[in-house]
Amino acid sequence: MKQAAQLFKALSDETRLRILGLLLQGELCVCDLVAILELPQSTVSRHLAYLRNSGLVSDRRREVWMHYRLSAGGGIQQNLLELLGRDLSQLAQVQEDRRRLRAYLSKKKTASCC
Amino acid sequence: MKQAAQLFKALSDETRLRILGLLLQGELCVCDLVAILELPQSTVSRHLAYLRNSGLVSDRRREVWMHYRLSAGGGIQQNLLELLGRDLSQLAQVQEDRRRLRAYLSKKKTASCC
DNA sequence: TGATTTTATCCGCGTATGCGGATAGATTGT
DNA sequence: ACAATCTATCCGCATACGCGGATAAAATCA
Repeated sequence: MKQAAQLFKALSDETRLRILGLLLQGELCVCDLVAILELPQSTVSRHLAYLRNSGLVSDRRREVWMHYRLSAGGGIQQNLLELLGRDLSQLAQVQEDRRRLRAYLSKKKTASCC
Repeated sequence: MKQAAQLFKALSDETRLRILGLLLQGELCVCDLVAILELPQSTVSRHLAYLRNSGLVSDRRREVWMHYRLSAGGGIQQNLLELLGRDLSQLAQVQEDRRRLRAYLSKKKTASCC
């Protein structure tokens, strides 16, 4: 019960929904997210920690870079992620973020980042 | 976007999830919920106001009693209610609340309440 | 009108959360 | 060891909520 409420709370912030909208497209590292969202690094990192603590995402280190991805769960969590996959795409902000993601990824071939 | 985040925030509280778990069984009035949840009337009323403002429930007056029910919406909201209908039933607290609801309704034939 | 019942709002208090600059921690390369 | 880079955490401040008793508002009935 408390678990379910906590999951919803993790989804109750616009920045975290934007992050999930991007992670639904695939794994990303913190510096990717900072570049695409154009938010301070401390803000992005804090929200990622919140999502990690709620169990929605997991991280793994590749050298200096921390990569975050959606973590498969069971029950409500899985159903919520499927719901987000269906409904988030229709939000203007998510569409814009994903445009920026594509532009960022195509430039990244020559970048120094992860 | 802000709308979606607000919807999730409305679902991020245990008491509100319990209320929705009961309203999924059908319309109820405030005094019903107070009796079943065994919470102070001000607490129940406040959470109902929160759910009403978020658009998840609607109310109608029948004489002195305010009756609350789930309000059909579109898009994310509808999908969320369907998700709750599927997943909430498995939570122990919701099962317990519904037992109390059934017991309460059978006694209510002789009650003075709505 | 006055009393009763039901519901909504007000109140002060405590906790949780968000923000973003500053700082600390971790890792890699020289 | 030192410097550079990436990330996490700390900090003070502001806002949003939750709580539940007390009080106000709305409706009904005598």
